[in-house]
Amino acid sequence: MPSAQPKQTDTRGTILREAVLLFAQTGYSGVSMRDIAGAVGISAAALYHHFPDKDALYLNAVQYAFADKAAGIREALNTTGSPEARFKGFVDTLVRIVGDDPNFRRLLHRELLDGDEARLKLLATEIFREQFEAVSGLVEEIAPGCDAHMLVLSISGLVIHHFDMSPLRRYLPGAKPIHDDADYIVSHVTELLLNGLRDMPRE
Amino acid sequence: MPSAQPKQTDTRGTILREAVLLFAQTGYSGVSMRDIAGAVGISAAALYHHFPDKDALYLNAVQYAFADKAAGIREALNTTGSPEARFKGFVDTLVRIVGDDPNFRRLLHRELLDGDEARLKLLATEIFREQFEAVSGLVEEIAPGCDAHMLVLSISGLVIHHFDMSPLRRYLPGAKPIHDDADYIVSHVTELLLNGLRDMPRE
DNA sequence: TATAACTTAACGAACGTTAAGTAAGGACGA
DNA sequence: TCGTCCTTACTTAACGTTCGTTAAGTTATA
Repeated sequence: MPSAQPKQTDTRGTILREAVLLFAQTGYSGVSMRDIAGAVGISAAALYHHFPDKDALYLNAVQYAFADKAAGIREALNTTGSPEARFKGFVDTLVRIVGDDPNFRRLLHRELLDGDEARLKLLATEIFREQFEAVSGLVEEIAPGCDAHMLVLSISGLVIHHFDMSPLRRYLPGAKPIHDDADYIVSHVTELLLNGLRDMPRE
Repeated sequence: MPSAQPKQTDTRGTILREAVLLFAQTGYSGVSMRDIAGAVGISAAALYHHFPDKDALYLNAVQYAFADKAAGIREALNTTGSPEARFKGFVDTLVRIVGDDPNFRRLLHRELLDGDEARLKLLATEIFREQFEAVSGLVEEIAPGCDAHMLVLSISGLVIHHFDMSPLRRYLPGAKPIHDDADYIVSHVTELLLNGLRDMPRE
């Protein structure tokens, strides 16, 4: 029995993809098993043929959503060039990943708000650790002896926050359409990080 | 009938305070009317004597939680001294506010995730706008002609993200206890913003 | 013919909400 | 000062709905 061959209908994968969408949009307790079943096109009872309960389905959905985000970052860090160029490439990749897939960012925030310790530990050690270490090394190249741990968090915070605040931002003073543009965010963040507030370019 | 006199028992205030705690912890759909009533010590039906429905109670709780956060920031910005000193004072105040009251930060994120457009607009224009403009002015003093709108968002993102990631941070490489210290975060953020990545101090 | 992948129907519990009743306290005319 | 009346602030009990989950039966495939 060739078990590795792709199945004709990948119901389990469809369930996970639809669940990721729904959980990212309205959170664990905002989504019912019937909601997920309806999105997939099966009955709610059929979900229990693939996952033992709602908790297990949610956990699998979160891992499914986060699993394939690492490859892009690893690639961006492995290129050659000056540390500054590689740094800008990393920020660029991070902006693309966070900007192109709002569900990734939303699920991360929901996990930070509601995830229990075991889930957060798994997320940190299994999914973020490798990329975190790679960026730490790059930061140490640019600023030897600095507190790389804090700096990597600062960098990710700068990028993520601009997308987090996007629904609120438009109602705050000085908002312009270009502020939502990925390239503009990349430039702003890299300038700020490499030069600091004082050497920011004039508009 | 002296309607302005303080009531003996402030049930409505107690409801709002308990509701803020619960909504911040587990979100709108994670909290039932019976949960809130139980925390207050009254029956669930009694809640409807003070608020027409769950939605109105939630909205009132969010406004109640955000209303009194503005005074501290305004004070920090109105002091005299060099722009750099006032800037550090602002970051310090922001770190205190976000660090001392986790519910404020959690509710903000839940609103960013789940709030509808009307609520977000109200939040931006009624609660954040004044402080946002004041910080914009300060940033323009330090870096004339810069994109103050983006910079203010970057500053708040730097501060908030360090607290957001605190449950995950401890499992990432290079984590130290001091990284949770408010003073350390203030120093890190101000150094990074004023000098950029390259001039960060050695450990 | 056995197994995987479903279905419909139903369970008990919890949900938001409402109806109806009650205890406390001040206002007010006699 | 008394009795009554109205309002406020609750109570218990229940409503219809939705929830996560399970039981039992059906269909297709190998």
